[in-house]
Amino acid sequence: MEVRVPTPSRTSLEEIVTAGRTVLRAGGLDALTMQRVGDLVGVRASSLYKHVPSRAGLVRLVVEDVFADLGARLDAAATTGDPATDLRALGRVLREFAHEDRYGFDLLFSPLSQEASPDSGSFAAASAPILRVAEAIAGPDDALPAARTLTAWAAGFLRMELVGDFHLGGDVGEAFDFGIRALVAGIRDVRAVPRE
Amino acid sequence: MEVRVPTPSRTSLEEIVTAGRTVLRAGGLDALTMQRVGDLVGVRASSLYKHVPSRAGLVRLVVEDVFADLGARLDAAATTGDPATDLRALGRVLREFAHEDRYGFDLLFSPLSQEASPDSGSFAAASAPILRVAEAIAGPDDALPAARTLTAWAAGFLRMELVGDFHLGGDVGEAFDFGIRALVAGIRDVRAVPRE
DNA sequence: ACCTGAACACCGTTCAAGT
DNA sequence: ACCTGAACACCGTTCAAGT
Repeated sequence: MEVRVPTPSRTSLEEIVTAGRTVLRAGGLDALTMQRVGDLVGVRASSLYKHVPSRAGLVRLVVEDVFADLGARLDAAATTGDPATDLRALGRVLREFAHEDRYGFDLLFSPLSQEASPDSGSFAAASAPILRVAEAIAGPDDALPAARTLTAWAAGFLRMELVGDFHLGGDVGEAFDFGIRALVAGIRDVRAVPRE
Repeated sequence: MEVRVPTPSRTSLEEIVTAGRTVLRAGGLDALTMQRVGDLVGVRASSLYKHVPSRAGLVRLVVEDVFADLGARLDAAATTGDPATDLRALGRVLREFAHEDRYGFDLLFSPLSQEASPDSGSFAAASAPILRVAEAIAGPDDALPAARTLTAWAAGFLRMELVGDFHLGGDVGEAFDFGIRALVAGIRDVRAVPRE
């Protein structure tokens, strides 16, 4: 009696995403080609389509991986209960992450095609610790805009730093610290400033 | 006597950059291909190399054009002399610009190859009005970090808005206003917050 | 059931040949 | 002096053919 033995996979989705992350880290999104990823996992580019619907679909999985990674680190960082201290810790983690994986960080705030855009829960999960600290500083009513202000500032600052927009001199680490202090003070005081 | 009549250019650098800007505006950086630009100015892609060293070189010219454009609008916006009012005007102009030309705005804070990176003066010129207002709010000593805080926040906020990171609900325009008020208050008060 | 190789449409870029 | 068309190396993606 003859037995059909289907070829077992020579790779896996997990291995492919990990390879994608490795390639992204080293050379950015442009370097994340199907051929390069195929090389890394040991199959031809065309074989990747058995595991992933398209390059955009692979990018999506990689971005979600980056979000999950950052989220876990943020979660572990804000633990003292003192809002100002926790916020500074979150800022430090964000900055470390951005320096460690600039292309990955960049991707978190990049416009992507529909197909490559991460599940909306990815962003929400990663920003939960920031929302918690923002609520502690601004109160429940202003927690959301406060968190948005903090996240926007951090994302913009680190992006500018990595792109090299800070060439007017001055200490960049000091400017980062200045920003956090200004935000803590400002978010506490918002109601004191007239609305127009 | 025979006279050599060299073929006159069928296009020009200016026309090419304008076409590049048009294509960028409509479809983003991925759509900015030599073929597409060639179509628009009426020559083959390979002929563009008589006017531009490479696609990266063309991208650079286009980015510098976007910076110049934004800088001119910012310059025209901060005119009342009242720092808080001027800052809100600058914020409004930035947000309008980002909505009007999301891909162009995005490019201002995108990591580009060396060859595609704009002249450092481009960024400095565009941010001059912000620096002026920051100095009026924070004083000369803190003008630079204050300007960086403001720019970083605006860049990050608008980027997140355009990418669609604000899906938790809430009014985005209100959050933008919240951010400006918080920053004005915070930058004025920075010295009041202990350094650690 | 997975993998390969050929094929297709599309890139950027170079260059000999046309005018 | 500028433009064209062919050519090359590289993409993403599809698919018949192999195992």
